[in-house]
Amino acid sequence: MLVADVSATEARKDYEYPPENLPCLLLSVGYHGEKNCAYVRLYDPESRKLYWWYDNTDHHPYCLSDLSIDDLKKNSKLMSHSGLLGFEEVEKYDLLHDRKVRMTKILGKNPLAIGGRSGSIRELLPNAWEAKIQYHNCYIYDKKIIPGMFWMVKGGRLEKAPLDVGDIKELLQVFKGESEEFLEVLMEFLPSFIAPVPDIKRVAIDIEVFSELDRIPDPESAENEIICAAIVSNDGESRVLILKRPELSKGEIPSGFTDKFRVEFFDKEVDLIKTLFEVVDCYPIVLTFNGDNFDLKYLYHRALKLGFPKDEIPIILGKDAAYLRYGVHVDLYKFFHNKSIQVYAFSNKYKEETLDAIAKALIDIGKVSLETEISELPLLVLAAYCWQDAYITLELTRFDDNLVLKLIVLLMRISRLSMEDVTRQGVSSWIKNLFYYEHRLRNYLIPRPEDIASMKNVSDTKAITKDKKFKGAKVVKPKPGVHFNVVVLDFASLYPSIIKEYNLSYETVRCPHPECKVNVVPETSHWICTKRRGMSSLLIGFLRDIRVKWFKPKSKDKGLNDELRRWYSVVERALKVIINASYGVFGAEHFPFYCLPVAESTAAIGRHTIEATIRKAQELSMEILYGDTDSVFIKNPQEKKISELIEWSQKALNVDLDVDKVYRYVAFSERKKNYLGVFKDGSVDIKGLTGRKRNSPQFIQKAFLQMVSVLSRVNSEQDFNEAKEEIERIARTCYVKIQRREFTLEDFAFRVQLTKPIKSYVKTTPQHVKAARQLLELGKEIKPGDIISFVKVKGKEGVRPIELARKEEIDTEKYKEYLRTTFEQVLDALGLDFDKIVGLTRLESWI
DNA sequence: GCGGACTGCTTACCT
DNA sequence: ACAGGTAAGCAGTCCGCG
Repeated sequence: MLVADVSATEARKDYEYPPENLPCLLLSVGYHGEKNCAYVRLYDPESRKLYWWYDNTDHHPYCLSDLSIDDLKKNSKLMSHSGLLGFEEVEKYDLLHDRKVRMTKILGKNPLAIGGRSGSIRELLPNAWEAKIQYHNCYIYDKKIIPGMFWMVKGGRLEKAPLDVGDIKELLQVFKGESEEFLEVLMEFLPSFIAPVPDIKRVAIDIEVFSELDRIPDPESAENEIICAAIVSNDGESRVLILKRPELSKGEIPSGFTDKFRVEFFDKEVDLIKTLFEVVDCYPIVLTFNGDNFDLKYLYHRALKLGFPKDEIPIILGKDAAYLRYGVHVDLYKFFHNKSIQVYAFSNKYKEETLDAIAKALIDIGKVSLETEISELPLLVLAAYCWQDAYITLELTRFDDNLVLKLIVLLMRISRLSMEDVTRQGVSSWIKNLFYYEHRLRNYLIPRPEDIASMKNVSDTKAITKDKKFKGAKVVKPKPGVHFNVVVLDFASLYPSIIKEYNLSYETVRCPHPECKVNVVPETSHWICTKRRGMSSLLIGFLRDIRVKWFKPKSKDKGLNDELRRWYSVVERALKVIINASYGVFGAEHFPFYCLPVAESTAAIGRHTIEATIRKAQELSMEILYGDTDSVFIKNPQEKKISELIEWSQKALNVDLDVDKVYRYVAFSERKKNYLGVFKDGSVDIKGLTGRKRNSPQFIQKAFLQMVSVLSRVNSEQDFNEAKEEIERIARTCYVKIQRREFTLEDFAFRVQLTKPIKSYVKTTPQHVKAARQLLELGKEIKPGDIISFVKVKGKEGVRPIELARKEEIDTEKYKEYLRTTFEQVLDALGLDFDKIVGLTRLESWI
């Protein structure tokens, strides 16, 4: 095992040892450098205290070799390695070759002896397996620890706390046809989905640093004073620490903030920091927003600079993260930045990963808006600003009955990762860790990526898009026009169910058995094993089934009480996050189980499934309007035929087809992934339309929404005539207002994200980069992730950041064109012509 | 030397 | 550090044009 981040998890202090037989939530596992052993952080929900337990089972870091002990003893470099502890012969099962293997476990005196520095043991071996696993994770696997679950110390040893899973007759009934293996996995996971998540004691902190010229202070050099710090906890603390700066007025606490927090003034920055450290050093969880890269990093370096001895700084800096010596630091920026969380857990509700945008979208509270520089604010105004940030940060974990906290803990249980890791790593790491754990549990050898590659680095299909590795999903051309009464059917978790039903896994696709070669995936040369159940087929299949067949229906079951339903829905969402990524990871090179044939086969079977379903629907004389990957849109179908199709797909294709939604009507242009649907209740579904893209100018979005609101009131074909006139009016008005420049500069702004450092745009210079370069010249800092607001102007450069723009230079023609494309996406469907609409205007305006 | 046709780059979206 | 498919706008290049 490698412990690249050894310093990160190294603890310097002894903390209280847990009492015997006290069930505690296991928050994290780490490696203690001084004691040279694994440790565990345990949280007791009753006393709200954190305990530390240190490994006393004589567990050591190791890696595996395919050489015998005798052969290894001939390796003089290895034998003279000062970190070598010893050898142990073990038997493992090699799934790739479907056979037992004898291997030697090489034990090291500490994690770094195995790997992580030059000359480590793993580098002295011709071949090493399981040598790149971080030690604290290795410990989790070997001790069968499930982080986020209840554990206790019994007779000095760490043990699973007993948990009553209750009556599971109904559950077992649902899964009665499943294999023995499946049921074993079910019983292994079930406690994770049942054990409650306590309201863990936690504190959110935020600091403000003096800065000139709206520059973000550099946390490495930490040159400026920390002028304010806020502390907001879920156990009653609400404080703001303020550095006295006589040159500034105190001001007054802004209305709305009185009594929200206690103010403490400090003469010296050192004392302010000390006070903050005392708080940080006694909470089981400390929350920040961007604390890894700013707050905690700044605090650490600033404290050093001010002469704090290292052991009085409760922060431990890792490569890309800041850890705490006592509790767990959760950086919510990292968590919400995670694409899977954003898309699947929060259905894209927030589109920018700033504290302000996330909080506004999820809890309808924003940051305090400022007109002055932070450093010039009256002290009590600064206090309110700072407090609000900490308050929002805490609230982000509290809203909806601790939804985010519960999600985090459930994801810990599923991925078997510590809280620090699960909140910082992406979904591929979660799946990787789960797979490693499950391999170890079954004594399977964890394959090296090159072992998989050497056997399965083939692909048979050609992607439609350049630079893609294989062919993906099928998208059916839409039938343009307005269609009433449209039923959308979709396959429930199509790819995961394919992975399950077709036994797809890295070891089962192109397996070593000659007799399986007849079991071929359509459109490919890949065959699938008929002798063994694949690991990913089993695990992903289980997670998919338990979500679709149990937690999803339960989360909607009106017979259950609110609290229980809410719990089922959190579990369902946590599962969704993992399941939705489960196919993609096999096509991602950096995933350690990367296996193109798995991803390619999944997509191929997916195409086969939707194509067969469409053919069948047409046989049943149903009219297919559109389809994308796993969905089919059917025009005005007979109910009977719908059920017939659903039954057929179950029987013939082994997939669950369900009615997903029913539209009063849908408007399609000729564009794929681009439509507007109105539900029976008048709510609207907008997919892919420019008017809804976050980079479109505000005034375009507003005009577009006006049009949508008109369309949402259309009930029948007759209503359209009236609606069309209203829409024409909206388009025309907007067109004229562009011409007359009757919008604000902000309204005219395109807001485009810079996805990489500005220097890396070498092939072309897109408009937002041009605008960003103009800002750069002004001395503004620009970094990846920033959203650049610019307007299109007449002249050579064509763009101007709004900070520099004047309304007169706006290129109205460009905006008219943009308005046209935005409206055309819908007008096309309605049979209207944009030019005619605005052309009329010109005539009229001349008359 | 200019403009239209084309390709490629980039972003934002859908499933 | 999950995948591929699609739309759109613009940057840059090629080619023809007496």
